Amino acid sequence: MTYYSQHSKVWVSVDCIIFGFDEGKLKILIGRRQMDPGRGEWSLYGGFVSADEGIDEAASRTLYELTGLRNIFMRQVGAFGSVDRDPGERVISIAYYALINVKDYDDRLRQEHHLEWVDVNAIPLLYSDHKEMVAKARKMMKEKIKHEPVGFRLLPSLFTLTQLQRLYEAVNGEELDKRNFRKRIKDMDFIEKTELIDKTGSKRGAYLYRFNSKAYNEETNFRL
Amino acid sequence: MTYYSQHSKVWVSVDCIIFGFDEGKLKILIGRRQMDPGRGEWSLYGGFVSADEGIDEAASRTLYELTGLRNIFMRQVGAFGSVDRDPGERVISIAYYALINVKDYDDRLRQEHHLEWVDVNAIPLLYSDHKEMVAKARKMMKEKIKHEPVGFRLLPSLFTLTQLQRLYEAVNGEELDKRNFRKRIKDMDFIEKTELIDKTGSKRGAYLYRFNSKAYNEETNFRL
DNA sequence: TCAAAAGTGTTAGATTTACACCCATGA
DNA sequence: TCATGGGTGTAAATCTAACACTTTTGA
Repeated sequence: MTYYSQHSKVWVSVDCIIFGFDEGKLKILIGRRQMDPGRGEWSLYGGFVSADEGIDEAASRTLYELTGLRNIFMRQVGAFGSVDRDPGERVISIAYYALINVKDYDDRLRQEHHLEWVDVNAIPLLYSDHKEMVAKARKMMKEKIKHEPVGFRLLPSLFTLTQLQRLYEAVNGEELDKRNFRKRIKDMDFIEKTELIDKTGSKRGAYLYRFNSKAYNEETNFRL
Repeated sequence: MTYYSQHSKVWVSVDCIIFGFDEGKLKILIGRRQMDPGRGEWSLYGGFVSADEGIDEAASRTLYELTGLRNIFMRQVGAFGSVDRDPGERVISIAYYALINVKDYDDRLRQEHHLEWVDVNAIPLLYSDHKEMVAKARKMMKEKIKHEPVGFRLLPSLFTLTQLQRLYEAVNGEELDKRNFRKRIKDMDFIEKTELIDKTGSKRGAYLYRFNSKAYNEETNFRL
């Protein structure tokens, strides 16, 4: 009998809080559970961690199944492991949040998985402890965006400053002053103005900006 | 065959990063592993999560085994789950950091568990991915202390401002200006000056302060 | 008497916040 | 022509950071 075998094993799953930004609102992807227990309840999308994959890999795989996208920005939210959190069996779940650009996401895949984009301010009752997971993910994401430019991951590769501002407002839950916001952005050399103009949002048209990751890395490397 | 049983189970453990503050240095409790695999390597103290306990409970229990103390301040650092992180078997581990006052800790218990207080700036090679765990715990703790008064948990219930400053310096890894530090502390109504004087640190003696958790809760409730 | 730690305010600079008007365009 | 969103600068207030000397006392 080994040192390990005197202890019991448990199921471990991953659950994904997938953030998207659409119609000026921060949204997450949730769906009605297709299986028991909890069939029909609103739930995050998740999956079990298998024996031969790391937990980050399990989360990536799950996100890939769902979106067809690789290399999605993703961070661990934490492990959730109350004894009775899952109504069926003892399952410990590790939550991850991910940021995707809604437009990159094939809507057919969304439908196949029976998922909906739901405004984070109008989330229905969720299965198990998923509400807590979402709350913690939002908090972490809010903290993250304060210190690192992750917002662009929720936007198309070209975006207007107004879109960016709406995104920050949605994440922070408060309105920002336009002039102060644009001043702050101007100080970030990794947000580049292009000569392109978007006319979908206004008659006059607004300059499109892009995130320059090279400039970002250089800037941050200097800080080290 | 249930929905669960098509998936495989894994062992789940908890590992504790126990911070203490002594001799003006931030330290953690680590010991030589007493079992295989990895016997003799420096390691965090941990234990397996059993079937009938939540992960937070498992961490509390582990901390209690080790210290004889209940209600230790503790936060989850995150789940670590690379496939091959444990050289023996597949084990997913959830790391927790804890803050204790070294003086509350019975040194006999420390010795029984073969543990040592080691300066966080002089940590030897550690077993498995424990180094990463410690790094993340330090980062989180540093962030925490910036926003919440957790520092007093590493100190005796009465402490001098110099002790408190040394603690902040040890956590942040940089020296602080004495006058600016004391100004900041003065603004915190929940750090109360007593009339007691500590003469162990200097000839002149320094006022002892205490943390008033009631004042802290009131203050933070107002902010909500 | 002197070494060692305790205690105490002020000022310059940097950062943050508040605030209002003109521009370009398509309908 | 006018309604709509795009774009721009300044000043006050707040916060942060730098800085030096006096006090007390035990050895």
